Amino acid sequence: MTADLAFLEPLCLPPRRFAAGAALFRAGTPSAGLHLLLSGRVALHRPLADGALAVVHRAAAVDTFAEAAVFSDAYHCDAVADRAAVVRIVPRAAVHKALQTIPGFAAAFSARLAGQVQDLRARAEILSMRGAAERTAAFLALLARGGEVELGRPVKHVAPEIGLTHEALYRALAELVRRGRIERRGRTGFRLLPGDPDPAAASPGRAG
Amino acid sequence: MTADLAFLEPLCLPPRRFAAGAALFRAGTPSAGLHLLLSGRVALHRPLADGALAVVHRAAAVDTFAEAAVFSDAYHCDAVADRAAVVRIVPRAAVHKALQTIPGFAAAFSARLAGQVQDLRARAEILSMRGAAERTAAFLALLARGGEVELGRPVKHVAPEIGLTHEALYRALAELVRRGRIERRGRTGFRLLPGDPDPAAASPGRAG
DNA sequence: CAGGTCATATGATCCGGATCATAGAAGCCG
DNA sequence: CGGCTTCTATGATCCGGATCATATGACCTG
Repeated sequence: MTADLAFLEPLCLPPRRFAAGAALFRAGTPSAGLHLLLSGRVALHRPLADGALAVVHRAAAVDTFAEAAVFSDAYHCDAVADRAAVVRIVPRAAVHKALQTIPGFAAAFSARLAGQVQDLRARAEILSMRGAAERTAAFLALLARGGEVELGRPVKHVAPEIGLTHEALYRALAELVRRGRIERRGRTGFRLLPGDPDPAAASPGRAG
Repeated sequence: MTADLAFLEPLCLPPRRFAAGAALFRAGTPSAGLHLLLSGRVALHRPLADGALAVVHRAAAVDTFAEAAVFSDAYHCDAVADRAAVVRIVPRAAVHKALQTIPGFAAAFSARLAGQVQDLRARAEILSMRGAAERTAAFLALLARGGEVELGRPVKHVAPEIGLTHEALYRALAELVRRGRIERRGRTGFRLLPGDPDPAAASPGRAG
């Protein structure tokens, strides 16, 4: 996951800093290339017809994002810094050249994209589930590492990502606690309880 | 989009035929590699907790699918032939080798994956929309080529892909016709009408 | 052609989540 | 500390889509 980032180091443009809330780029703008997030957090989203925002992706340091922009002339969504962020750009031409010249880069880059495809499929699967509690449980199961989940941000913020209002999400979490499916760990932490008395539960995993 | 397919020709295993309804592979099975669909149609889906199926991807000849399986030891979803299909497999090792040795293949393969990422993001965006009519209109806009959409399959079948029941989809289409947003073109064809008297419309495009 | 199956509608009812409202708790800042 | 904003939480109401039911049309098949 970090091996390919080392490949990119020499190809990068100088680091750029963005304050929290600042836009890195906007949809429709000519695409510069692959983005390397060195610190902070960035959200990619698209404005919906009703004025709401569809969160398309979230990147946390250290990670890359806007991979798709490498093959596109313009960005297709907005990128905004959730927190103050430091970003380096790998120009499109450099990525294309690296794909053909740096051994192992193509495989690493493709693997990264394939991972995104699987994540997005898992997310689409969650979004097509009926029932707020099921969607919520599936989402937590997706993020869980060893039965533990730490959101690292207000519960409220994840509601739009699973197609719920924050009220519905609060209620769904309360219901899951009541049903003995999860335990709360502080404000943004959860523990998944394996004992499922009701069979109406499933972990979506990564689809691919 | 077909250039990379030519690269793959010599690497393929012999063609295999599948009858309509037959399973090409199942989730959990060890992954063989990239699949090349020469004719017919294949659906990738995952079973949901309630017994329903989440359609994860659809491939129509000529196309590749299961790209992600190249980087994974096991399949993460089921593949079933919608119609009788002819498929050739490119073994995982061959794909990895091609990524490093065949000039242009890495870029083509990555571009294909990047396109899937954009499609999936657009789909996630649609699924997070409120309102059956909006979702339906956005879906049609996504498929439209020059204002025309030809589903090529029963309307009923697309309902699960946008998180609706077929009844809700029929009603949504009827409402869109009533509102003058679309025209029907035969049984599975539609024409998008640009004149939007109400501003509650948007075309999602491809997010990325 | 007759009979069966599936797609296309549309009506009636019910329910889950959106929406609106309220309120306490937690963090933040002058 | 006191005042402000944001998050968390829950109650009340409403509405859109799920669900159930029904009917016609299209298509396939013997």
